[in-house]
Amino acid sequence: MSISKKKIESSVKDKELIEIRRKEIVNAAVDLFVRKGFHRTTIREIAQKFGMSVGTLYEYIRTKEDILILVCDYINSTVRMRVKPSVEITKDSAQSLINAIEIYYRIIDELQDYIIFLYQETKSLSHENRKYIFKSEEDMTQIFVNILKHGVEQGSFKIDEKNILLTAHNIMVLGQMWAFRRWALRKNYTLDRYIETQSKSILDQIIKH
Amino acid sequence: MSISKKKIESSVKDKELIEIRRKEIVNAAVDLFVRKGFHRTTIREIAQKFGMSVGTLYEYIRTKEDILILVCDYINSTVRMRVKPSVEITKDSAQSLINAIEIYYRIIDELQDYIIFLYQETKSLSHENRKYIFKSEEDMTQIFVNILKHGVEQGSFKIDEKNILLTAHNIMVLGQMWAFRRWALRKNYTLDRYIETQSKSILDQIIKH
DNA sequence: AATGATACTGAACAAGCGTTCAGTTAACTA
DNA sequence: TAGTTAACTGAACGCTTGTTCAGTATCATT
Repeated sequence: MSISKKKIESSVKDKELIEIRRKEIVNAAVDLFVRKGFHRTTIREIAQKFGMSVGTLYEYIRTKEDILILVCDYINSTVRMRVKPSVEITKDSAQSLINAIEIYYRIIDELQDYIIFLYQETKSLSHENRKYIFKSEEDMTQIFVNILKHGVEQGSFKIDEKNILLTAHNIMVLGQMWAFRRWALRKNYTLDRYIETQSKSILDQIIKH
Repeated sequence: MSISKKKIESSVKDKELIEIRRKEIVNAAVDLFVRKGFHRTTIREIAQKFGMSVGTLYEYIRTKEDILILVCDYINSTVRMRVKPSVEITKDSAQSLINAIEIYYRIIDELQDYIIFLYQETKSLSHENRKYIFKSEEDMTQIFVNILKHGVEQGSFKIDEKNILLTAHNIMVLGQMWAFRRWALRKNYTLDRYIETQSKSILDQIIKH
């Protein structure tokens, strides 16, 4: 589920302790990163916030970017872990899709600051680490691809095979748009209305009449 | 059109020279910012790239953030100035919309690095300056709102009055998605195909049958 | 030619940053 | 209880950065 365990080295031997401390680090860092951005947040602030010395912090990571990896990874798996178990593919494909959209969009609303953070700070990662974040996003996309495919096989949806992936991306981006365009959308729409309208127009496109 | 003239102070008297030098600054900074990000780019690099000393640079701006404002403003007006004159509202509303979408999406493709930059670095601006960027984006949205409204009045489109704005946002975000999801989309779609498919599904939603 | 204003220069400054490491504390082992 | 290892501390290091300012060059005006 998480990439961090294997990738990031630590000078501490006790594996369990590493887990505990890294959770503390991530908890402290997420807040600061989201509020102030990665570059404006200092190691000292993070250390102070989770109540340990700078030296100790460096026993569990190698560089500041390691913390960014941990945080991005944490945000991604939080979203995924909350969406995946709630989504179910039932016989009624249209209803399955409506449900999945609603679940995903509500989580985005809840974690909107985190979503925006991912959009803005992914580029601060090295090329290799960025690929992991993209990979994680592709996993999410796959959830919607599966629902769409199932609906097509079942005869409820009518989507050109080649456009299934694109439709899945559209669904996700229109959800994330609720986060990164809130400055415009909040003035005119409620979340409920937003979900309803967007689901409807997505469904309209793909439903077999 | 541009916010920079009024807002940013300079110690140089010659207004014309300010224009010239600021264009040089923007030209140098845009490249560096887009490639390395705002925080990783230094004043020294910018000065060196446009061939002047750090001291001179500071005769035309007050802080580093001023350069970011100039650059964001430049990118925004570039996009707007290239879209606006090309868009025309004809009798055939559907065709007008298709044309506008194509123009906008092609410019996004061309300036994709710039679009992504705006997504990522807007947050580095102060609250007040960020509002200007949002304002500029709302102006762009208005272009599509107008086309949609015209189509509704004319009887070609069928959109709930309350959803016109949302539809305009959808059109824009689905275009920008081509830039910020290129890691996923480029593998599977060409720009031509992308434009065609997205226009079609947008039109399908709103066209009166 | 002298004066003054304007534009330019880049070394110097001060502050902040990520990172390290010599030393302390705590816990376990023999 | 002495000794060894593991975890922790935070002052210190070295580097980078945005910004300034004392001084230079250029040029129009008298």
